[in-house]
Amino acid sequence: MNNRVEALVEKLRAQEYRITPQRLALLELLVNSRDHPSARQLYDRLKARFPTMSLATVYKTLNLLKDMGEVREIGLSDRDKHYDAFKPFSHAHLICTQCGSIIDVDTPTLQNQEQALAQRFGYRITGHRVDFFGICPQCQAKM
Amino acid sequence: MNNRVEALVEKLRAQEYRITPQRLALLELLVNSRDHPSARQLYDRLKARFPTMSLATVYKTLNLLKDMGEVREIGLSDRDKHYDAFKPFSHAHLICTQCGSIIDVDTPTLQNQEQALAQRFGYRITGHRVDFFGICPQCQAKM
DNA sequence: ATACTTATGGATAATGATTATCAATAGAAT
DNA sequence: ATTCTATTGATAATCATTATCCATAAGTAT
Repeated sequence: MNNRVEALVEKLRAQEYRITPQRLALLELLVNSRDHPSARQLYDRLKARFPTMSLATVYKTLNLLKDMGEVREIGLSDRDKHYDAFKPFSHAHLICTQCGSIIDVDTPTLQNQEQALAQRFGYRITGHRVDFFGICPQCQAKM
Repeated sequence: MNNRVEALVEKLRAQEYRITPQRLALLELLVNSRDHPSARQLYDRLKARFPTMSLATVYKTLNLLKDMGEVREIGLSDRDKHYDAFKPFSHAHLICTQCGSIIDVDTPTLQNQEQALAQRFGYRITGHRVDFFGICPQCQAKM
């Protein structure tokens, strides 16, 4: 069905990870979520189909994908972490500090910046993140 | 002594906040720390001068300064939060994902980006953050 | 299919950072 | 010095995330 899901399944298989129904469901949910859900949100949505599912399972697979570089954590305002399954991670986020909603936005790439930093500080750069903070129109209206 | 510390004290006074020895010490420490310490690190450094100081006090003042927009949280790799007392917050961070060290770096301003986003999405933009992730030379050497 | 090996799931306890609570104390202003 | 009340310090509570451990199921070979 979904190309990205298949690619993830392949990658997992290639590394001897097993494809369980729970994992597959999480992959599909992640890939099809445009709102950057948190672990708990994913868990809540999954419980409908897998009533016995454990929150720990969500975390385990999420961390697995994170280590494989297929998912990115977004540290929004506070509290819990949210996840972004898009690839490549070239887009920035516009985050409402009131309600926590997240919009994907395009920004000019900072690729050349990365190269400059690698050169100057000797770092091996693995990525970057750009977040804009503000108040969305809906929350502005409530004030 | 320090201009920035005085300015913070003034600002606190203007808002009817009290200047206690603990607060003053924390302000000075914050302003003079170039390594973006965490709440616990600040607490540890303060304990020498204030053996009875509580970790809660550090958090309370830190949150106060954050709400006043004088301190910024940096969500680095994982675990705890670190704090940046520089102003204005125009600089980006170069974060080592192995050891957690943070370097301040200059990047071209994204001011025009902010305007474009405000226009396009109706957000009232309050700020942005740019973080580069990588592995520092020291940690590379250990691998 | 069957058997075998071992990663994974589920339940739950543990961890650790941050926040809330509250009585005692100490700024600040008169 | 007195009064008012924000702040401190100690500690309990909260909450997200991680660790533990055993039963089970995925994958593979027979």
